[in-house]
Amino acid sequence: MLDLNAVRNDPETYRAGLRRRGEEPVILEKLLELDQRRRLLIREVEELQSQRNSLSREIGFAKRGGGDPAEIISRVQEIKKVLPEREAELKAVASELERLLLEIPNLPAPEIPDGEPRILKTVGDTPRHGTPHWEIGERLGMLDTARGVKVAQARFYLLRGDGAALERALISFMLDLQIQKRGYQEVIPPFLVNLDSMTGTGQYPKFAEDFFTCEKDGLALVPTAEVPVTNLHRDEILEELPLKYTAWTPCFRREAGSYGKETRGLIRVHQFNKIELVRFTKPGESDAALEELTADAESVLETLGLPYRRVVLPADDLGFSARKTYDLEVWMPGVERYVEISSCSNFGDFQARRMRIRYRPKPGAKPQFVHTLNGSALAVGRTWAAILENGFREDGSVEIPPVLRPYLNGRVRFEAAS
RNA sequence: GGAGAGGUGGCCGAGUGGUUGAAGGCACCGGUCUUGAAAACCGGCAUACCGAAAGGUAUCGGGGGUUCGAAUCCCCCCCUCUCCGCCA
Repeated sequence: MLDLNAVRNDPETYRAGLRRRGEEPVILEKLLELDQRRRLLIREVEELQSQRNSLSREIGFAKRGGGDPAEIISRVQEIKKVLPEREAELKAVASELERLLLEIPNLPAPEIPDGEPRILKTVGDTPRHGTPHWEIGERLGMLDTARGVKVAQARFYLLRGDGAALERALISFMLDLQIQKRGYQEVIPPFLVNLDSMTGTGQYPKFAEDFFTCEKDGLALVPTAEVPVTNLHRDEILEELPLKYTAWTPCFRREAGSYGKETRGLIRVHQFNKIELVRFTKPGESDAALEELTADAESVLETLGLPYRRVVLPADDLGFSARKTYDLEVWMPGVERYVEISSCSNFGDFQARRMRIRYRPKPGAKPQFVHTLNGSALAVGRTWAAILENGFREDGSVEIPPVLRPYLNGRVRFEAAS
């Protein structure tokens, strides 16, 4: 959520920012117009309320003094003819303003590019030819797409035997790395959240089509651990900063509008596992925290020995709540391209404002909004796929990255059962 | 699912229709005292909005209603706790 005061004081900066994002800045004109109407109405309403309150007080005094308040009461009645109308009007304008404010995206950070994503670094070899992970997975008995579809729907899949073991090994490995080497605290949050939480991180109301809901319970399946973990501290004044959390959760996404795209394999599915990193920092510290957090995510790719690159997203490619985002893309020889495997973002105070997460700069000082950040470390399904494609050998087996072997009973490769 | 209790400020906790934004305590901030600290004592201490300011308005889980006036009365919803039932 943008700071309405800041928009009012410096609309040009916000217009320019929205334009960089490819948004129509007209929405700001509407916002400012509503804001002005609202403030006018507030003055009217409060003036009437003030009159009503003082007259009511007089009635109290008159009654206690044994006087007859009938005349004053009739004056209050006059006010009560107009007040409710104005109040209703104010309420309508205020809620329209609130709705609008919740649907305006964050401003991009000044230093990020316009146009194309900029590649910041590339690590590892990128062989041109390979076999798609779904073929390897099916052949080795690790992946069963057909039965996933039978049990649920298209874009669901089933892992079996070594496939399930690899998934579980990846989850443990990734968590252990962040907990032991990078100082994160693990949490296991609820996988269903309420709409206040979805609103807090920015998925709701604008992107309600993108996640699954349990209508009659008022709950939604988490599309990312970002939602429950960032909302941990909704409506709180934090005593200690920075905070660093990591969490494994399944992620559920409707992928509405992606019909026909990437229908094979695990790249785009309705349910996948992910390890998430979430940070809360003081305002001045979030830029450095994003660099650190992205390096934390990269450390997973590096220790697994997977080829990848880091790109910084251009302004018109940013997610709704983000002000700056680095994507990590893993090389997948089977599909012969880089595939996004992590997205690390700084949200500034955009989410904190929605969630009212604050801290006190000094004891007794006025609370300020914190900054929030998060990133995947990593998307487990896509990592699973990358390991199969990058570890695939001539003899049909898949070599297991050395760091994962302790999580797989010391095994060195996956082979077809004889 | 059944029965009951309850949701008040950063926290605990008074308050059942009229200067109550809300007693008291804790925490916190400033001061006195002290070599320093603690203790004690004195003072301060909610948030948001409107306003140049003076000041005003709103907020006692959320929404609606009664009333000249609601933290207090009525209705609906949400949440928490206790007991019973069921259950991994």
